[in-house]
Amino acid sequence: MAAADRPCPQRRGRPRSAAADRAILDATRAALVDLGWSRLTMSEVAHRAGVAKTTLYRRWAAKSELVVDAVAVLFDELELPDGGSLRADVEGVVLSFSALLRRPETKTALMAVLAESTTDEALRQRIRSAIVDRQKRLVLAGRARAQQRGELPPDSSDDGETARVVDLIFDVIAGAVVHRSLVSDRPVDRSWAHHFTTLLLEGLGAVSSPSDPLPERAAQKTGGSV
Amino acid sequence: MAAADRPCPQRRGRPRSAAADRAILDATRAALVDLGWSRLTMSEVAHRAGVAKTTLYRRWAAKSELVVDAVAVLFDELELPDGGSLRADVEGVVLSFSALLRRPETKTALMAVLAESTTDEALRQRIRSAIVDRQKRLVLAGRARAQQRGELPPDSSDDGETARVVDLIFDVIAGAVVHRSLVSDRPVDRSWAHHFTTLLLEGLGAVSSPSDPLPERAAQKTGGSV
DNA sequence: GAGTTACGCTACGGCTCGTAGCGGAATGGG
DNA sequence: CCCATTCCGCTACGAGCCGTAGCGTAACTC
Repeated sequence: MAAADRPCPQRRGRPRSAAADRAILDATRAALVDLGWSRLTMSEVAHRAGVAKTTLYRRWAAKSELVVDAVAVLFDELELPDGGSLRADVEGVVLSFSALLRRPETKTALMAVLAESTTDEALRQRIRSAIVDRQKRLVLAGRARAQQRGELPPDSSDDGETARVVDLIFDVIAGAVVHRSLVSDRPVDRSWAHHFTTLLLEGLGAVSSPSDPLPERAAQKTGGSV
Repeated sequence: MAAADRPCPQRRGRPRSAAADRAILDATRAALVDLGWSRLTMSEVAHRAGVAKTTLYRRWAAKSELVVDAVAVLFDELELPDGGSLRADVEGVVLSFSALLRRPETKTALMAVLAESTTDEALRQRIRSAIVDRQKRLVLAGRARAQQRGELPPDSSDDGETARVVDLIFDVIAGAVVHRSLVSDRPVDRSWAHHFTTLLLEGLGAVSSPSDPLPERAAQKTGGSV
């Protein structure tokens, strides 16, 4: 729906302005930063985008759908550069994901849209397809690399079993980072990423024992806020 | 603030009606189930509670604060019965927490209030003190029991180190359950709880290997939706 | 009884919502 | 070229909620 509700790329008559689309989505993100979710109004977005309010309603039926589309593209920035080991890959994705969540428009939009989705099944599906499910590629990539390195056993013959494991890992990583940064409201820095990765890789006993040193590092490419 | 903004339990003049307090909070939860967050209005709550709108504004300045108070009490229901092992305790808290999140008023309110809090520092603190931080008692209790049983090493001499570990475990458990049930929108059933606990206790290698049997059980008291 | 505080009720200006109707602009088909 | 079609910006509208103020009354303390 939304920007995708044009069956033919060109039917007849005047085409929709692609520039208006971009202006609207940019204005939505900017307004989200300044105002937050509850004070964000369609009128304000239209005004900032230099667009009539009616144009906005012609493309998005609700504020929540507009915001999903405005924010979804930000999540596609996530990458998983090969860190050389499973531990490095996990720490890398944790830090880059948390950097994304640190941006005001991202965290505000994500939480608000999830809240709306608890009473709106269509919106829930829209979020999953536009944002959440697409990020499982990161887990799949990291897992495949680790298996190539011999750090993890190869896939089970049962595809359902494999999918379940991927979903589990995804929920644990994404959930922990979101909870740490947005609920507990504490920084996801290099130290936290290290301890979390130790817990994920080796289990509860490893982080409980008083021997989990955080190695000193000089280079820092993911921009953690240590 | 809110219901706690009475310095003296009885100052002078007519006291605030405790019945009105209960009626308002009950009406808030009920309206939240029927309408969701965005369509929930102060007028509607006042009408359902049989209370004047002005009475409502005398006690809560904003919708978000009202909802925090209305929902906070639900989280105090969480208990941690001794399951006899660390694994049983973790699975127990995962299942009871997910049962709480399955209630419409809980999930709607929690996500909406967290969304609002991303642009409201005071609200963020209110949520932490009224809801989040109080539940760390569950981690502390489970950890102490496991240490008594010898399943985990005793506390480090460094108190800061201990607090960091407790916070980490809390974020991982709560975050994973919230993400699984509210974002991925898939059931937290007995099977998921089992695999998650395996991952938490033994690390990634344990769930990736094709040997993590789910023991059959007859009794089922937490209502997993398998 | 006097003083104080909470209550229900009504009314208000201000804002946003989502829609309708208009004239005009941009495209494709005959 | 001209027409049909579709989009655009603009204005206006009834509706609903917001948060506050003012009033008379009820409940409780000293």
